[in-house]
Amino acid sequence: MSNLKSEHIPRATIQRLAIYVQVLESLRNDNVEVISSEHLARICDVNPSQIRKDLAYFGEFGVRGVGYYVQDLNSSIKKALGVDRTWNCALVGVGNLGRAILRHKVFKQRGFHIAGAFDCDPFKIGEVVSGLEVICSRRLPEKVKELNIEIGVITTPPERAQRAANYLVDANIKGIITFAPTRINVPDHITVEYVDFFHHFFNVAFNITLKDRED
Amino acid sequence: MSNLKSEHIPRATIQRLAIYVQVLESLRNDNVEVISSEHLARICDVNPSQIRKDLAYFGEFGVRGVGYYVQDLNSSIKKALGVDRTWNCALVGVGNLGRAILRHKVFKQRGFHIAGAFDCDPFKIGEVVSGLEVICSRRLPEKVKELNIEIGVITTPPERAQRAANYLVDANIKGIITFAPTRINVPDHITVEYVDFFHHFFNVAFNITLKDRED
DNA sequence: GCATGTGAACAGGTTCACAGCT
DNA sequence: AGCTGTGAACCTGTTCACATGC
Repeated sequence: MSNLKSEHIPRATIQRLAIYVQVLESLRNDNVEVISSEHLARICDVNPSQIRKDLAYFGEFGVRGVGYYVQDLNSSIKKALGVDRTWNCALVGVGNLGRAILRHKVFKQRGFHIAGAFDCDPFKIGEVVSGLEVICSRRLPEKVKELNIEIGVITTPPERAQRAANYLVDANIKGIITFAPTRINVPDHITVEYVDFFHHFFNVAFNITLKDRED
Repeated sequence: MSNLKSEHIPRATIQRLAIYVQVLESLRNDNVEVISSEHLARICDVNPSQIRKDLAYFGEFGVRGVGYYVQDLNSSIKKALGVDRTWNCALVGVGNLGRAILRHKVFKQRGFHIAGAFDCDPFKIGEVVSGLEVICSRRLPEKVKELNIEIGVITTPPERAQRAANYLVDANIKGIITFAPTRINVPDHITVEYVDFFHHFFNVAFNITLKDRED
């Protein structure tokens, strides 16, 4: 019952759609009602046909001769991506980064609700962070079921990432987002996303170096 | 005096090189001395020729019939990317995320040293976070010069990101990495990298949705 | 012999140009 | 008239296959 027009959607498209949503929501707050692909493209710094192509994967959302209704387009994209609802997440690893994510309201705003915080450090278990009690990672299976969690977020140090992943797999999680700088092994049916901000740092360093080397 | 073999290097290549460095460093810790492109490829989950092509942009680092010397390759890549030295960074916006980054030792380990923390909130100015005193953002120009800072890291809320960017531009920064979910405007000669972990969340949500819709 | 380095073939994503609607 | 939707052209990045060199 998929309403996709095409089979495979480029990951770059998903990334851009996330940006469009970001921009559309801020446009909506500014009470902009209609926008053309050309205008939206300028804001997002992409090619207008790129936007139209990206949207074409999912359907026809615009009005010819007019443009796109901001509100409509926004909810259509979110619906197409499956982010028109709340996703419950389990965060594993209550360190600095974990705490920052737990406190970051934007996650909830965008539909990703951290419903449980887990750690295997006995000193952390029981502590309350941002209204959530830290629970022993071993209890993931029971809690995932109870709290209706579908996504796992790994924020452990690299050496404990695989163990965290194992707990999540055992708990029957459907997808994992890991911030730990290591590759992890999980069964094929589980989607894994690696968040790696270092390549952004590398890229900036490289670009600066390139420019400096030009002399 | 560039030692690049080719003019433009795909951003995807840079991203993978960052992964290779990550993996090579962990291999080195495990005392692995030599590795073939095939083996490295399996770990990084890419195609072996991909690795060889990525490296070919910068030179010849391998030994035919043998493979790559882990230690050598690691330092060669870092040198090629310009991350074989320390980069001083200014962090603007001492909120939850900013604090997490300030405390995250990995940044320093990888050569990105946060040398100054800035905020415009008078309640935060003067506070000491992870050994750094929070300084008024207005003082960026003087501090950037004094501390020899080349990279700016924006961790403000979205509505203050542009202002932070302006301060950084005025301070003559060379590159910016922003974690705020908004587009910012800066002069062309300044490299900007947008860190956006939401698309990872979107992607996981989308993949799960796809799988669920298959029924 | 064996794994790298690389030109040639391929695949996939992006842009163009215009047909199709409103 | 104007902007979307889309097939075709283009271009960039990936994979293949083999020549090259240790």
